[in-house]
Amino acid sequence: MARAEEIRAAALELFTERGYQATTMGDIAATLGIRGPSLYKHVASKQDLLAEIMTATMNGLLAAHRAAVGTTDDPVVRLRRATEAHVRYHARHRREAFVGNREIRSLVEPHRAGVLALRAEYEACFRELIEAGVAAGLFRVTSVRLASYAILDLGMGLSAWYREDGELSEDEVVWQYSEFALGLVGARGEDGA
Amino acid sequence: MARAEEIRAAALELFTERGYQATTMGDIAATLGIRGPSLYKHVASKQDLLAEIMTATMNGLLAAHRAAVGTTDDPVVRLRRATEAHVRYHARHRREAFVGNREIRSLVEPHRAGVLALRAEYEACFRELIEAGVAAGLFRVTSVRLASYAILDLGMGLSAWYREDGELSEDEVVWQYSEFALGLVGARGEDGA
DNA sequence: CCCCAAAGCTAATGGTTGTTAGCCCTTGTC
DNA sequence: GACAAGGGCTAACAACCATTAGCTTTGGGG
Repeated sequence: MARAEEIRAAALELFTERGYQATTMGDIAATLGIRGPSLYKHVASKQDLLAEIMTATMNGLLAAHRAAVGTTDDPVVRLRRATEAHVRYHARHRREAFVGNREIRSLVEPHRAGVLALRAEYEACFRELIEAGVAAGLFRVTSVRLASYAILDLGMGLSAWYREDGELSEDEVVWQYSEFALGLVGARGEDGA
Repeated sequence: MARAEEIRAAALELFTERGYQATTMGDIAATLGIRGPSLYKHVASKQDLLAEIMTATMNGLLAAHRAAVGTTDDPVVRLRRATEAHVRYHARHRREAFVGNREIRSLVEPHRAGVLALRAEYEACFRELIEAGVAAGLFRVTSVRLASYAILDLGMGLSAWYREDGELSEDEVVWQYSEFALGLVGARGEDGA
């Protein structure tokens, strides 16, 4: 079933470039040198294609987050690791992340509710991370919500402009954005990790 | 010609909520209690509606920027003022900014090229602001480009989640984000303005 | 009172699109 | 060498949509 995977890849590329609504099944098929109706031998529908991309992306992001924060209890290190994972995921899966952020509106129920729930969970993780740091007296923020939005938005923006062959390497961006994040929350105990 | 303005307002609301492609002329008309074809007595086309919204928005943003940086030569104050203007504009015109950022793909030539040019100009302004601060030894950044993207992305993110009746006031967000921006570029001479 | 223009309506047009139906060729297997 | 299935194709369908054509209503100015 390699073909189904090729179709998903082609769809992802076109959804990223033109958007879901502006991409036709014929466009996706043409990328593989076949005709639109042939796609239905491999995938259920256009909507299904989007749903698979989006839920897989959100699950991947959450998994990366959990792996990142799972190894320590130090709030400063946890936020750094979480931001690194966040940024790295958005750089390494920029198309998925881009589509995942922009096409929630195009997702039809019940998939939309599911993806929104995953996203809310992810946002809550960051808020708790920051709250823990504030409670420990290690962070100084005016609004936990604002700081978490800011960090999360950096990743979303990244997925819009980042290119693998750009002038900035993945590691550079990851490092720099983690510094930004710690600066945003006024972290004191600079860890150096 | 109040009707044309009502139509633009209705279109803006729906473009924000559903996206350009997912909004039909019938939807826009229904908001005003009339039928789709009647819109053509007041506006040229759906595409024209989008083009007007987007160019007006970009021009407004640039104007706000120029007004903000025009009163001083101090790089620190200039960046603070520019960020304040950037954030305030995105908060106060969140729908326009949101559509302006997300629907560039839906804009057809030659309008698209025009809006992209304005946007590139706007981004260049921020880069120059930061470069000036670095040259003056007041900012310390690893990458000017990265820092400017980060600041700009904060505004875009803002336009996605900000609500006038939310828990954060416009002034709070403006102040906090300006602090973030100065932190991002490692500003030394905290001005206090 | 009449006229005309503004602004609405319905009907129709032309195009696009997701999806289904049904057909055919290839290929690997018994 | 038949056969079944995988995977492609064309044709057709049923919506939907932006836009145009052409008709009707309405209200203000002469």
